[in-house]
Amino acid sequence: MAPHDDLPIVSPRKSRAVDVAREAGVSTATVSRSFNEPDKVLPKVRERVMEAARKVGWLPHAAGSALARQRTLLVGTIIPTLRSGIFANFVAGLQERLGEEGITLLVSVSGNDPSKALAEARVMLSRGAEALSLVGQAYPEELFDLLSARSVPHVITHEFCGDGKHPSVGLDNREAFVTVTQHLLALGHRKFGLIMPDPKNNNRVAERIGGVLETLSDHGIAINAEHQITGEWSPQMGYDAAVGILNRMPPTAIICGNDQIAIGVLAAARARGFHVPGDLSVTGFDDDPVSEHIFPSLTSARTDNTLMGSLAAECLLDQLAGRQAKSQKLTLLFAERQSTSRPAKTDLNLDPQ
Amino acid sequence: MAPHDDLPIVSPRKSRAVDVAREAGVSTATVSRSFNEPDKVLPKVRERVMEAARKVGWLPHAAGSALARQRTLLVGTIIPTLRSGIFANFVAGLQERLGEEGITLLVSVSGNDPSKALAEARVMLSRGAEALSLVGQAYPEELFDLLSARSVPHVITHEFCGDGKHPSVGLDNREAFVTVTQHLLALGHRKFGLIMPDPKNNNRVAERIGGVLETLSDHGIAINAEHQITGEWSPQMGYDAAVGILNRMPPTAIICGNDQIAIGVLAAARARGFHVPGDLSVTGFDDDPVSEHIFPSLTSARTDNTLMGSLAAECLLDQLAGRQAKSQKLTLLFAERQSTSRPAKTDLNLDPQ
DNA sequence: TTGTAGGCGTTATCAG
DNA sequence: CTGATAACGCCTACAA
Repeated sequence: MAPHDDLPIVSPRKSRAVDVAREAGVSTATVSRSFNEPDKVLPKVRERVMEAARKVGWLPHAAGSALARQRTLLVGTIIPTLRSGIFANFVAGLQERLGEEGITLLVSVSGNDPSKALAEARVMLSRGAEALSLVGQAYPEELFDLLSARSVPHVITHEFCGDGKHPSVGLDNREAFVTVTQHLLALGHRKFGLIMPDPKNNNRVAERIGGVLETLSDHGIAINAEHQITGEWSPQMGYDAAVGILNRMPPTAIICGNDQIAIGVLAAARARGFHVPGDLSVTGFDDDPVSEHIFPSLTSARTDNTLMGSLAAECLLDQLAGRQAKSQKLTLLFAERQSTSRPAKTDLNLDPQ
Repeated sequence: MAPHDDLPIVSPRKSRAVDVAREAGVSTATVSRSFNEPDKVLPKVRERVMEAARKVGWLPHAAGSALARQRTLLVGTIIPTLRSGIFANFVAGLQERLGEEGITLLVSVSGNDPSKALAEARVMLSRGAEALSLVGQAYPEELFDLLSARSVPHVITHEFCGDGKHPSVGLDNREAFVTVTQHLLALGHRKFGLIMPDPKNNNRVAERIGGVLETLSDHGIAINAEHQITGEWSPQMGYDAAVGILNRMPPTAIICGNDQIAIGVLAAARARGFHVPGDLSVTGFDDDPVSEHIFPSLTSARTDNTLMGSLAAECLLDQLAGRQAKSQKLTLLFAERQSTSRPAKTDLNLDPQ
């Protein structure tokens, strides 16, 4: 007999329920019950099982469990990006609430590409996701076909859909930017610039832009084409866009799609010698935690994204439990700060240079 | 015979490989091969299988597959929070790289609580995660026992561990803050404030603080206890801390644990009539995208967190493939901006009020 | 209260 | 190249 040939040399086969059962002198049924329905097992026996499980280092294997139970306790979310506080907070809220119910969240990123989103949805369903949370509803019809064919509960977020076609949790994007626009109109502004993220494949941004333009149009105001810029957003993009806008016939107010863009705009204004808010009012969106502390502090508006996440979780949990899904329209929190004021020269738009 | 009783009323049983097989007139083995080893199936047959799969709306079920294949294609990451660009970018980089290999990432959040982290690790192993990515190494020994007992590949991130106890991908946190401190020393500062996140359960922050204090100590400088503040960070926390620090015997430079804190400090300086950098130099960390565009722009330093994510993924993939894990020390990108300069009055610290 | 045994959906092996 | 069949690990009737 070779020395040590009764010792496992490498990677001893992972233990299974049957190993625990043997160790504890019970059946696998009792092992399973000890973990899943503790009350149905004699305390003394349960103790023995737990001890045995610890000893052999056993953890129940979710794949086997999922198969037998026909339940994965998995929920998926598809978001455009994680690189934005909006979605990071949303996912955090979603995960926190689902975690309380023992559900694991699958996160995937689509980059606003509808076909990527469809592919990710397939992966999630294949992994057994029992429900899906989707940002907006701009997806191939096939995605929703997939969901309804399997009757997979889902919720649309970051957008409140009044039509009730899908359960949704979010704000009214149009209304939000109507509010921002009206704030500036009320201050007396009549000449506007608009810098927004790319509305392509992003209905939420399209709605926001629509809200601004329509509100202005109601007041007989149109935005000069050169004063209306969209693109991949960043502070730098905001800076560049603003430099262009301020170059000739500058407006007295620039509405920005988010705070990052707006901070770039503030920098551009400074560089070009425009005083904010004296010469130029600027609004952001999303109310980044820093926006209150920069100079000038930034007028912005936001919705509670963590709350949106937990409400979306609640909505999915309701559906999974066979309850009615509740759609929720989130309120807008508007913060007026230093970056907006009455325009210095109400009707004239003189180049301050 | 009741009407329609041949029509499925609700939730027709989800289709399985056998349904596809029947529809295509082949065996389940061929269905499986068509999806997993297409080359081993006659193109014509494969076509038929794919068409049948589409027709019955079949997606392979990962749980069954995992059981049979003994492979879940799941990897887990445990991070302190998603509410920080650092970790959001890291996770994005990790996910992007793993996704290329068909691996799904499980994300969970521990809030810097070691026991929560241990619990999350258990969940992930139970779900069949084949490898784990962990932030730092401040975890109960039990966690690492768990991993080594099952020989689960893992990587430590956001910290470079020279000891080689675990594969790691990250920056040298001590060195990073030595760099920042030396920048200020070189400018002529001799009196410092320090505002950092809570170092409790966070060895990375502890290292950073150590780097600052040690470097100063090497120059015979100590930080007044009242000028040294830690806590749950936010711009507001930075503001409050700075107000306290500037109140009496203010330093000429304040080193901040991150840009969010630093932006609060800039606001406090402004409120108290301190000119930055004339009266006070301020440094941040992480180099938030807005830090370059605010006023005054913020001297900061960072590492590429997306890169760290993809390198961590690479490290895990190497181990999963039986290759040697490569630890990587990331470089620090230092950006000197407007918020730091020589102190106005080199040796005197006069209250500017 | 506990044990027995069949089945969850897929894949790997081996024979044809 | 394709098919039959035995796992994979667990749970849950049902029986004892």
